Amino acid sequence: MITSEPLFFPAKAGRASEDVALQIEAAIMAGRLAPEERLPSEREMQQQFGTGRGAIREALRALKQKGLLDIRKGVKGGAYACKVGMVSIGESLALFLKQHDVAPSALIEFRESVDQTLVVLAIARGSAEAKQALVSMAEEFEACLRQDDHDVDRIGHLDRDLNLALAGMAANPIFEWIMQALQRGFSSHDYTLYDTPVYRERTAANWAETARAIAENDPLRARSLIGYHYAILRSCLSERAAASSSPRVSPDDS
Amino acid sequence: MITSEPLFFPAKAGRASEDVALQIEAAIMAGRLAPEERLPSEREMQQQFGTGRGAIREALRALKQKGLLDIRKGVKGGAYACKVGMVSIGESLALFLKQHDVAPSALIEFRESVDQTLVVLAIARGSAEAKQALVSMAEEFEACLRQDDHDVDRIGHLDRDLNLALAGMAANPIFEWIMQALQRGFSSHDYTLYDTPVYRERTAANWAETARAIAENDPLRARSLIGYHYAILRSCLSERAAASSSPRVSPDDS
DNA sequence: AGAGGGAAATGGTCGGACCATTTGGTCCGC
DNA sequence: GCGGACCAAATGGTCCGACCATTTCCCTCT
Repeated sequence: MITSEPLFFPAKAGRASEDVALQIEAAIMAGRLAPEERLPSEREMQQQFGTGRGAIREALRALKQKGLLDIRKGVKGGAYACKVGMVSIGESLALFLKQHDVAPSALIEFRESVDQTLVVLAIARGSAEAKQALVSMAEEFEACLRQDDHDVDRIGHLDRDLNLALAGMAANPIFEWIMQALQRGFSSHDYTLYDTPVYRERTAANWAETARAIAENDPLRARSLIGYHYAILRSCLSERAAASSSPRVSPDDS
Repeated sequence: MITSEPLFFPAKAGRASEDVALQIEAAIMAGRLAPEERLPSEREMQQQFGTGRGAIREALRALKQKGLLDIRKGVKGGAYACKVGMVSIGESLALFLKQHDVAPSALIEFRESVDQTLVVLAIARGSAEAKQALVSMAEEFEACLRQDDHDVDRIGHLDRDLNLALAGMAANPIFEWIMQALQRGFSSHDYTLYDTPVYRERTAANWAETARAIAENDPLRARSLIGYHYAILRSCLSERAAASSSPRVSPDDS
């Protein structure tokens, strides 16, 4: 049997490209197309679907944007089915946050709520090695924040890794995903806050202590420290808001 | 001045369509294209970008999938910029959940965490009218669950509205969004659970009491009731899991 | 004045052609 | 015999021109 099933029906319903996209998506979701499996070439599908090549290409473009396909050029190229990663959701969230310009306080509120849960889950389910690794990362973060050389990129990266490591310890993909998504929507606002010396100092110490509390399986203390972390963040934020509403020294008056 | 700025540059960089998509997206995100504002027609953009119409169409298709555009036919049709709604994120999440078949317990865990925060925020920030409306909805839900006529659609709809109303009272768009997204990824698993009589009865009573606790500004009691809600859900779930692992009566053996 | 129809604008589709990239093999020279 | 350079095929990426379907608006006819 060369082809047990036609796999695709020659379908047209006004919006041919949408119909094609739906059929391919259905095939992927139903498992008829395994991840990393290659779809027929555009010119083959053009005949299978009984439609023009443009419609096929538009369908593929939509599915690629959706994160369901990976498209490569050249011979051995083509459309490959793939599992949708957390990146696509993160992008959607980032767009949403930017367009609706959600107040930073709303993000902080949500993140605090998540972190409060995350920390107890991490204590309950994280391995001893993971907890120790978290402590190491937090100490590295602390060292990085304390040195005068403000490597903003590295700080942001470490902060991100720290949060993701914590989320990973919870052993719940939803939390991991939401953290990934929030990092993408958050970074644009946030990392300039590390410029404030007092915030930098306190945050460094707080992260390290939080990690230690987790390693020592002290959930209440860890939660308390998380609360303090966000208290710092909030005060720093309101300070900045006050500063920008009555600016004595403009940052750039050319 | 007919066109103060060209708005789009004739750009080609190997992947012309991606370049086009990036430029349009940038224009939207920068506010150069207000929501509900109409983009030039495909044939006009074809000239502005100095590219073929196919590339334009593929770019538009991708942006539409991303939720940034709304495309209509006919004269006065064309591509209209629009704010990305919570639906697109919800779709991404639903895909993710389906493909990675996340355990229902993970979803329950996350939702419980969110609800615990939601309930105190709703008490703190919800208006008296909103709280009363929540009580009314919960009582309607209760009545609906108690009558023998199992209108599954209506039950699902009421459950969804109840959760969304609660999320809306928190006055934090992030919570509202996450609830919307979860509803989409959740419904497929969940609503069959209302078939179990004992779960239906307890849930009805619990929701009503939770709403009353919120209306009476009793956060601790409300949290406690939320916890009970998920305790019920968990026991019901484990019961079903046990039943399906040793099925005495198969649901459909044709 | 009202209703109907047709013109125009626009997205949706098709077919063919050509270009760019990647792969793999093949051929030539050493 | 081996290695590197070159070429052919497969495939996505793009362009062009044409036509169809849908929607809106206006014009004409009654």
